[in-house]
Amino acid sequence: MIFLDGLNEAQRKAVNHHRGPLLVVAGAGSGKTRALTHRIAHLIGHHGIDPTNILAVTFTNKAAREMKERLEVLLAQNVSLAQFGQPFKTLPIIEQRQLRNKIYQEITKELWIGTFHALFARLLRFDIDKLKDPEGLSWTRQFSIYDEKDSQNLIKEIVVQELQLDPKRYEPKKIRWAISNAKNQGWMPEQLESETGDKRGKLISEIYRLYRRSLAANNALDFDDLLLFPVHLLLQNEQIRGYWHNRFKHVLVDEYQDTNRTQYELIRLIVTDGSSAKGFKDWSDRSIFVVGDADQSIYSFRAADFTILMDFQSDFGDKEPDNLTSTMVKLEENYRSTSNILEAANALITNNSERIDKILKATREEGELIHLTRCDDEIAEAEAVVHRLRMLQAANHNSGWKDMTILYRTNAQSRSIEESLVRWGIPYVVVGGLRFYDRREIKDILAYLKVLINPSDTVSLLRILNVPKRGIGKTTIQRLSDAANQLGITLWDVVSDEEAVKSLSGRSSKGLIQFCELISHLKKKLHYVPPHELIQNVIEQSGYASELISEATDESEERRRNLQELINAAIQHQEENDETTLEDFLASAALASDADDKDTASDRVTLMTLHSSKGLEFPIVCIVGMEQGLFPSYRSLDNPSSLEEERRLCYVGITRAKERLFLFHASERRLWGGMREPAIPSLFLSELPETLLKGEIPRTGGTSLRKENHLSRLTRVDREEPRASKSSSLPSNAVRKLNAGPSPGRQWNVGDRVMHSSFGEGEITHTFGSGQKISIAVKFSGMGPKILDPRLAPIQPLGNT
DNA sequence: AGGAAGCCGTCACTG
DNA sequence: ACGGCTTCCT
Repeated sequence: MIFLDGLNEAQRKAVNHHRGPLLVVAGAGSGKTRALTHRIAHLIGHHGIDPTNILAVTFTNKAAREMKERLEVLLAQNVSLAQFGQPFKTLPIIEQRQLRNKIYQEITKELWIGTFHALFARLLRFDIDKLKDPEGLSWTRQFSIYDEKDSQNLIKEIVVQELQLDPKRYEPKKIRWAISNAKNQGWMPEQLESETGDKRGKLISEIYRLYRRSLAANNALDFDDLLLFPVHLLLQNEQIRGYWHNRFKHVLVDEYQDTNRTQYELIRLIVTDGSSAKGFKDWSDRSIFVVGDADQSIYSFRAADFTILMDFQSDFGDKEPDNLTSTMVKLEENYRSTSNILEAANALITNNSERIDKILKATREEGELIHLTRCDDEIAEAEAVVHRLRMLQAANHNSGWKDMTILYRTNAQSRSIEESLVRWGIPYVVVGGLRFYDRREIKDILAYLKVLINPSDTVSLLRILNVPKRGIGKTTIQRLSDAANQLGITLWDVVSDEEAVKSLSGRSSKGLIQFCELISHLKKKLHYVPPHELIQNVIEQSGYASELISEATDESEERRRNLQELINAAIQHQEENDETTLEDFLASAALASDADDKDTASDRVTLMTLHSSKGLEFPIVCIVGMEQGLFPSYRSLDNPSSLEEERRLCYVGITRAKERLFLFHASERRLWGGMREPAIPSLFLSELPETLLKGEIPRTGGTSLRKENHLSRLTRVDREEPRASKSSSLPSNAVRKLNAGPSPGRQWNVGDRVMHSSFGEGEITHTFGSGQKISIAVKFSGMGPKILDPRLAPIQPLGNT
């Protein structure tokens, strides 16, 4: 059976799993994607499961695409061997193509593989009109999906227009964030109100209530609704729930450690048909198969909860010890990284307390040591990274730019690095900046399409009413909106009524009537013209194209190219999903992430956040900004569980590396345009075994402070070639031992005075944590309190006053 | 009605 | 230092 070929024992056990619950604890680089893909192929090819009975949840759209791709290859290989008795690759090209197409038509096309958001947006397209809302709100199947910006605009309108509050005091962004949190907990406005007692909380609940009404009036959903609405629908409608329960008999979830309660509910409702997970026993024709690694849970900020993973067995299993039930498989062999890299990652993560015990075993050679570089500031750091990459590229012809990645904690850090890359003419790509679908011209054209499908979508209508210019100004729009509000009808109802338009706006009525003609003309084409052609029509007939042409600037040229790219995207979407609709295309545009459409083929260095790097691997990985307050983030310094999440993030970063790992930190950094701030090496650096490190290892503690600063200035940026590694400037272990680690017997108490090498004298105002891992807050004169790790900070006790 | 100029906040991670 | 937004001017 080819689906089991080349797998290790644990992987084989996972792939062979047929019915019932199974948790696959899969460490970094242990072949979990392989296990998932092979299992789906095995279900279909071996157990004869109908592809329509499978639901597979991936973490990104890109992962979904790749999984389908791999599945096609696997299944084609299987058919090829069975029918023709030879490997797929040896078939004539034409037969290869025919076979691939057959597999697509009969199998992969039928599979529901995608992110939670994409899959459940699709489910809602079937049944959203049957949703019973407690307030009697309703939506139709033509609903729009609002991105974060659209949602914030809606909230801003509520704050300013309806409540007449100051949007600076009540920032739409923060309110949206609070509402999003509530939705992720599964709370409606009433529940949010009862959870938060204070005045502001009450107001936010009220805005939440108005925001929901506003979304309904626009026939629109935000990202959170895409998960929350299906939960309500499945809870309240037995018939619909029964349908999806019977349809999806085999459910697979990747990155299970990063699911939140709402997502868990969706899975539970489908798998158990509404009964409790513990109470569900009939596994005769179904399975739930989840894959994850608690050590890689890095999304608590959007309510991900890895205890869902930790509880999986007691939840879906029967609480027997595992060797009796076989509801867990551990993949512990790492095929990705050298053993040095792996050992460092293992050492780091043992500092966390909340874990499933798991040791990642190396299968590869020792490899190079991990290289540490200390730099003066963020500019020197950028130069040092770029220098390092240039050396690697020059020294090793096997390393192209595409083998290298630079990872950082925050997006803002990319700027200085980009400047250096540009200066040295190194090709690079930034993942996670401005999404393609967030560009102004793209959003404009998509807004036209949304209005065509969903005339209630006032946010989109307002966006395009005067784009391109039609002489419809602010006052006209205000008048029309007021009329719509007073009459309780949509803006479109007013705009499309010629009489109303004429009476309300003498001067701009011409432009408005022209606009309505355009829309009704395009609407006629909606159902018999393919999406890409309709997009083309919108671009041309709206006058958007001619406006860009007459502008004739570099910028307008760029916009035209982007619009062409949009047409291409629609064509591609059609090719990949036949029988697709414009609604489908718009949904995929709304749910696309920046990482999804980056081409990985071209030879460029990749820049991204540590979060975005999840699931990827690179031969050469550089992590920059390894400093207290930056990574780990300052928000985590006084919160043990956040600090553990930061550590997991670091673990994720380290385990992306296959061959070489380079860590950088600066001794001074300019933070958000303000003044330069001295920076202290990251706690995580001190948690890596020194035997695995080379380069300038930050020595910590108070005693040899002056000497250290002197030394670091002399050896600031390492300009050695990689091959000169044997002569690295590793300080003697004796010295490091003396200075690093907990100072035995040293107590830090509130009220103690300390001397800091850069900040001068200060007083401890708070202590956090206990035992060896403590942080202290120190008030120095002339600045706010500083949170420091006494093991790392260059401080000396002065005794208390 | 529409453009230009200055102003202000912003920097956590994301589908 | 950046871009989006307000405000002012025509």
